[in-house]
Amino acid sequence: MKKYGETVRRIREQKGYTLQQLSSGILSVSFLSKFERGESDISLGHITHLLEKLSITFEEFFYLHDGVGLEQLDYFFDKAKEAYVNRDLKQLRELREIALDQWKTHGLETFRYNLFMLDVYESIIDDRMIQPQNDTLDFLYAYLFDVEVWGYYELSLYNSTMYLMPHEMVMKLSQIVFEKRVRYGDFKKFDKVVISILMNTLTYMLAGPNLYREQYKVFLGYLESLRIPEDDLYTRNSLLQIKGNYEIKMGDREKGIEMVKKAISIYTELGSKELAATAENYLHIVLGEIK
Amino acid sequence: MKKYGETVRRIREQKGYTLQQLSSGILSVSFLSKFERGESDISLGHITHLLEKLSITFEEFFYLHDGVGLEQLDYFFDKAKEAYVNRDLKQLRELREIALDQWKTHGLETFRYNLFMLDVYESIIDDRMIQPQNDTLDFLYAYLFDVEVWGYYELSLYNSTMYLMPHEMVMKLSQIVFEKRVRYGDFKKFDKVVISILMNTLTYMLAGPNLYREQYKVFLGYLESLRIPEDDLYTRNSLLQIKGNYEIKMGDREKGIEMVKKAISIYTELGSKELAATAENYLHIVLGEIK
DNA sequence: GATTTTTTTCTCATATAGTGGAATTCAGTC
DNA sequence: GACTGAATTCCACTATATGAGAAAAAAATC
Repeated sequence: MKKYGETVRRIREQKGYTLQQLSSGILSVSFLSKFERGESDISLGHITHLLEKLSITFEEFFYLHDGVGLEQLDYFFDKAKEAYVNRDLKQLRELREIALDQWKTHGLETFRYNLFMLDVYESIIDDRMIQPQNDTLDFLYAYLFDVEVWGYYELSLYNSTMYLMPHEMVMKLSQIVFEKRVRYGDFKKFDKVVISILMNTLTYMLAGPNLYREQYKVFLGYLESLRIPEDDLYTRNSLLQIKGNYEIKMGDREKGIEMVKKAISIYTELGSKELAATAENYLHIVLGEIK
Repeated sequence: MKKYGETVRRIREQKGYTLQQLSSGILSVSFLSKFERGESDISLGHITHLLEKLSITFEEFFYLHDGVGLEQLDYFFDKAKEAYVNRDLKQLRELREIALDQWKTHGLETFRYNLFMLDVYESIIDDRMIQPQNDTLDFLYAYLFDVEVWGYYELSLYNSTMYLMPHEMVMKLSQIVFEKRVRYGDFKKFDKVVISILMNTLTYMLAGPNLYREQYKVFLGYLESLRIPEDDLYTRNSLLQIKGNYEIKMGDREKGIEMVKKAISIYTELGSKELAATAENYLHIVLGEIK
């Protein structure tokens, strides 16, 4: 593995700074030189100050270091989702290998959940509707119910496994997510996942029996209380679509169809063909079901 | 300033790990304890492994640490833009104090550019169309032309100062940005800024004399070659708007108006009133100019 | 191309990051 | 409230991160 110091050197040289300039006020020239040559590690406090001075974020730093653009976590979830969307069993199994390996070496439950998520995807693709070992699911429930603070990991994990859980469980957990959401004030990434979870919850509930009507309204209220940014047109349009489908289910067929068609037409007009097709497809399912 | 170790402890406890579990395979229990109590700093290599094991990104870690959601850099640019949009001179000057301070203590050009950006904003708000000290602008040009690798900082800096530069300069620099863009393969944040820069370039060129017609087509081509994601409806709609305004300028009035109106109606239908109003407003300007 | 000046590396000293194991505290059990 | 086992902290020790200044290398000046 390449040393972090070498990356710092590259950046420093690109910015045209001398060792003296960069180190001043933070640490000694001699040590910075040593670190850059890969002959020493560096303390967290010091590297923080260096990057600050270089006007570079940690995220960018790691990217420049090893070319992995997304941070480890996003990377894992994105890869998994990508493999799932592409029905790429081979890649899924590769990821599974990695996760299994991590679980074995570290022995922490976290990695077990990753494993579980991959199993879920795999079983869906394979169309053998195996509820993968039920005890794993139970572990997952236990974990999510116990978690005091829903970090980005837990949110992502839940977001990608909720489709495997029964309705009541999803409603309870989504409820918890919404309530604990407050803590992540101005961290946009968090808001995005939370919104995504609520949207998925609504979609999921649409697919279920009608008795969730009340719950549906509650979650819709939650979502609208979150004030979706003006420029997040995608979420706004998805919401329009969901609301339309809901109206259809509730009996107001014409109004619902109109709303969904409107959402589809927006996708079409902006050239997002895939999304338009998916929405169209879903509309047919809903219409077929209700007939 | 609170110590990083304390934050690690919080996270570890929330996840229900013992010192033994977390430290195993990375470092000794006793040292982890010492670090968590704030009695020692930790090396970059070790904290990286710890966070990995905790399934937490650096970004999230710093957020949990000091509650600043965005990384330092985004935070600065966001705050500045926010102050600018809100015409908040007071906040701008506070930021200016900070930037000035950083410049004085570190003496690096970087901070001078931050300062410059704030000056630009301030002068626009004040409506005294002072080109703030011309030599600063020259410094900025020199810097941007020399930069070998356009990092996130340079991209953001350029994106927020280009409106103060003459047309030819903007075209040259945007050209450079596009050409050097390749290096940031799968780093979404980068793609976003690059797209934003190209969009702003187009908008800027619209406002200029007609002789940039050829250049306009070139940049439009660039933008379309970037394959804007299907779900980035906002960019797609903005592009529709720009294209419409371009048609108007080029003489095809009806077609242009239709396109812009379409874009506006999408904003309206999705409840993005502010954006609709801005687009409407801009349309009037373009129509007024051409008459 | 010799001299001066700036920048980087090297050597060695010191502070502090990090270890192993004993001592202590903590949580549960009787 | 003593006993047991696990989790954490303390303490003596080692390894390594970091500093001061000299030496070497590179760049700039004449």
